[in-house]
Amino acid sequence: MAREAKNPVKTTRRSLDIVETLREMDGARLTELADRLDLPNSTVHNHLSTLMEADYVLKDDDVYRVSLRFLDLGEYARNRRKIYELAKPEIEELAAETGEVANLLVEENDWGVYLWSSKGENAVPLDIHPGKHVHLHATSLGKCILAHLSDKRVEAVIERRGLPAQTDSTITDADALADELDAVREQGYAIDDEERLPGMRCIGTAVKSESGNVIGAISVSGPTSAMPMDRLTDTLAEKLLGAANVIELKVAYS
Amino acid sequence: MAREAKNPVKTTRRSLDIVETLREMDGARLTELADRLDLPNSTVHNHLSTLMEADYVLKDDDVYRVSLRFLDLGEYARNRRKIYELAKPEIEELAAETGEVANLLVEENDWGVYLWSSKGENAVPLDIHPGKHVHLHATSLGKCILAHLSDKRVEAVIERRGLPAQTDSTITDADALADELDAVREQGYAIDDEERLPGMRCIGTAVKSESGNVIGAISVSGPTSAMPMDRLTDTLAEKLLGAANVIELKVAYS
DNA sequence: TTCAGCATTTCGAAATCTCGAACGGCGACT
DNA sequence: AGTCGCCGTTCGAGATTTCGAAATGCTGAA
Repeated sequence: MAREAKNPVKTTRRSLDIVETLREMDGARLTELADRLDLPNSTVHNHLSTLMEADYVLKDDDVYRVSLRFLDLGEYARNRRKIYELAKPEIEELAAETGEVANLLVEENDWGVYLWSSKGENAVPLDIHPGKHVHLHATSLGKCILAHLSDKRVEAVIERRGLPAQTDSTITDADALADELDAVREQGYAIDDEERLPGMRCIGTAVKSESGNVIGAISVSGPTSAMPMDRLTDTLAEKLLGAANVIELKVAYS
Repeated sequence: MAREAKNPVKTTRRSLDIVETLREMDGARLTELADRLDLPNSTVHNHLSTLMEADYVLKDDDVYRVSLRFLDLGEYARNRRKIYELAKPEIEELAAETGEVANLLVEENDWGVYLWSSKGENAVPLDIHPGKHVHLHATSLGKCILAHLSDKRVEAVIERRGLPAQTDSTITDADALADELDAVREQGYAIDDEERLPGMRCIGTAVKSESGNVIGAISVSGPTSAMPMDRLTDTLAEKLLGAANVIELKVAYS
């Protein structure tokens, strides 16, 4: 299942590497970039000119940057997900009511991808932003999604993306994960107790389509200090399940 | 200035073509796509496998699609613009107060790119969405931006992107455009009277940084019937200039 | 004016992509 | 069941392209 390209187009991969490195470096000059990638600057230059011509990269003075062309395609990909527009108001409400950060995540290519995130009044700064990719096993959201996929799919996800530790508490064992998923199915929600980020707790629940497939998951996250276990399993779980239910109805009847 | 790549990396361009076509077709099977591009399916297949491996494309059943990886890069590019987060609340307020559609646009690579758009109560469906690229000469927003660029830059934009007609009313002559830009500078706002879309009117104004450079433009758009000229030059112009002023202050002091 | 640093261009060798053809899986129709 | 046809995938030889060292050109500093 580890979908590897048999006849890979290496040039394309190199171009993509250049774009990704540009992003990591938050913009860079030609030589910096070529040094970092350990490529001759002529090669990098050729790729960059091509990417510029196609509008995927731009040049501020002598600094190359990732362009907004990606936003065009990215927004298109986001809006193809019916759940996005329908869940947004509920996420906003969750954030407002709880004061914390509320999120919407979907699965794609065996990754978890945030589609939306909203900050409540007491929200602490987090590294979550739309488009962010995360491992499914290390968040409450991801665990909710895994809990509603077939065993085969879960295996495939583990195979392709692994179970890397993000913190000391991350579940890194396939059997332990299977047990956790059982618990999630029973409870109806998942908790992430500092499994992705130290000091952060999170409660999530799955959102299913009419036909019973998971189409995403929603959550509320906050600092451990503001999220005692009884608050999670009490008020937050209830609010969350209610919101998920509203979203499911909207998805079914629209 | 017509930046053309001297040693273009054609393979990369082909990959990008494939992604863009995939988007145009809203997902496609291998053969459909290969037919449309007039390429052997093995070539298309190689590109698609590579793009899939890198996560920029995904496969639903047998249908290839643009993936959310683009959202990650796109949101990054959007958030690099300071004006984005700062202007968003003002755009929301404009939309709420006017009931129409309010927008934020920036210039990039000689295109106008929408960063945000908000629908008010009476808003009609439009083709505007974040990431959308438009010609600068055919919108009120674009004209505001051009009005605050140097003559040289304006020439460069015309040279690179042309002045194609979008409707019967589009300004397609460089001299006429120069006159219009003079008027915009004098008035402090620009009007688009069905110049981009038939039946749509729009009023926009520039947002400038402390140092006096344009960093974007904001606007309100609606159907011609709901946007009589006196409403535009009266209430809407005033609201718009006020909002631009607030944004400029935020940008300067944060 | 010279120099240094960097971006850009050149050009031949070498690696890569392209493309036609063959393979194999799947479902429809007989 | 069997056959046919469609489509996605694999393969390999040939053609094109990319790569990369070095030369050139540009810009700003000394």
